Amino acid sequence: MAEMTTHRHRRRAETEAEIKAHAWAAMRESGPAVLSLRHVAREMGMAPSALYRYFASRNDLLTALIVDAYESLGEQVNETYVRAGAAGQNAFEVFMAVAHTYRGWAMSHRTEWALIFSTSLPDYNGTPETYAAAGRSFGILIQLTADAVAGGLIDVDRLDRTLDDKLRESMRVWAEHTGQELPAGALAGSMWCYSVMHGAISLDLNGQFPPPMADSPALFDSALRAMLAQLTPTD
Amino acid sequence: MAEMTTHRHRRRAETEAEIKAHAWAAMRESGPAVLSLRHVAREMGMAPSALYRYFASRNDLLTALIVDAYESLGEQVNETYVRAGAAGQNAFEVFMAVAHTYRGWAMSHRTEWALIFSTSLPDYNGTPETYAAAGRSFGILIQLTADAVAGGLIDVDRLDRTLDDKLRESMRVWAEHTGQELPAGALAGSMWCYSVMHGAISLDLNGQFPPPMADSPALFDSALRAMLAQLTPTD
DNA sequence: CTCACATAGAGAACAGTGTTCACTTTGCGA
DNA sequence: TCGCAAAGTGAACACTGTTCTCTATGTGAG
Repeated sequence: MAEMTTHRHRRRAETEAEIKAHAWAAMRESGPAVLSLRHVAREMGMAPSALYRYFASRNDLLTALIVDAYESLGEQVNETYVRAGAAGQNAFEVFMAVAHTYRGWAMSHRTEWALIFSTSLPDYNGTPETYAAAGRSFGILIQLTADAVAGGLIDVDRLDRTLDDKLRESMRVWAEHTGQELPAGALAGSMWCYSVMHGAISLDLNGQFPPPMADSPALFDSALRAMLAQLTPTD
Repeated sequence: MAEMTTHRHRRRAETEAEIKAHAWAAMRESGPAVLSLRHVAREMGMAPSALYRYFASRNDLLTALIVDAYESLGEQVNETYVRAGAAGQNAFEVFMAVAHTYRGWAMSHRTEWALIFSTSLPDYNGTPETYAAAGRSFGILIQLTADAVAGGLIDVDRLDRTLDDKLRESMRVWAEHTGQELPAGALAGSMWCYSVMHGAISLDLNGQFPPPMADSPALFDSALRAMLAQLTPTD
């Protein structure tokens, strides 16, 4: 009974989608954070108050947009994960493919990226929905780490020895929580890679790389490979 | 004649500082991006329009705040650079000290960090002043790279060979621009480290590390050391 | 087929915002 | 001491998100 698709229900879903589409369009040309309900309403030829039949507040609309963005990102990333895995590549190569997809998405969806990662939108607070969406995207990283461990690509013992006791303990706590076979050293390594990936993209998007290296997938690639090399056994 | 410090001039500087102080206070408790001129004015017991004698617009006030934030960051970072250098540590250890200062500043100045790095504040566009301020902070990284090269800490040739031709060329272009002795490989390595540093801080601040590893200087430290290890000659 | 009712929408209103403009007060320099 | 620029005021304008009352209208039950 959740999917009683009467005419009205379909119409409602359509308008909802149309609102979000107009919201994205507005943000794309004026930057996120200046999303104006009245503007969207004007654009759609309806009264501002009518929007409140679809989203309880501006924050709720933003939340829906953020969740959609996460979903779009997660979908693309997951797709490459599956495809690269099916092609029989090892976990590190799959990770590189996923990372490049991640970066490509960020570059071609700057508004979405900003909406997801720019701390502190005006007056906006994260909600459980967005946290859940974020977690799903994080899950792939965990999965990749487990794959790499299973494939013997990570020198687990050596990495483990580089951690100090308190850090190793934090890792162990989280590893239990994932339910995967994740030694502390491997988990730390995956965090290192995550940091490189996110940092390189973030700096690039914010224009904080010197001009000649801006928008350079090669720099991104080299940074990630450098970090991966640090995880391999045959040092 | 620029520093004719008449009574009026001093008063003016004071009010200007007071405005900024109130602005910071407001942002600290309501998040950045919701900075309201009227609120600041109310807090100071003056008419909203009076603020316009000090800052031509909300954007101008934001710019001043950002520049101040950069200056605060740059000052702290530079201080550790000087102190650690004077203590006779090698370039890598100095870098680690600088990185920890950087991270510490970010943690204790979340509002400032958000103001500097969160892309797309509502309606705010970067200005030459902020770019100049950013460049000054970037300069230390370049200096550290040069120090490391001079100290023979970086396996310049090996790193150089890992770069593909186009990337090496971009690096060379920028290296010339710095006026320092910076081989392409070393410059790439410094970008890798910059990415790790920024990424780890950014993820941590945005709460995108799993809870047990949140706010962990040790994880930050291990990630950076892993990347540094990738630069050393005695592989 | 009709009738009741939830749904979709309109439009006015409220409190808040950044910004401008004409006006007054006030302090400094000649 | 006088004149003028700087500092501050208060009203106004065009916005914003949100709420409220009100009116159509499509839908499901009898």
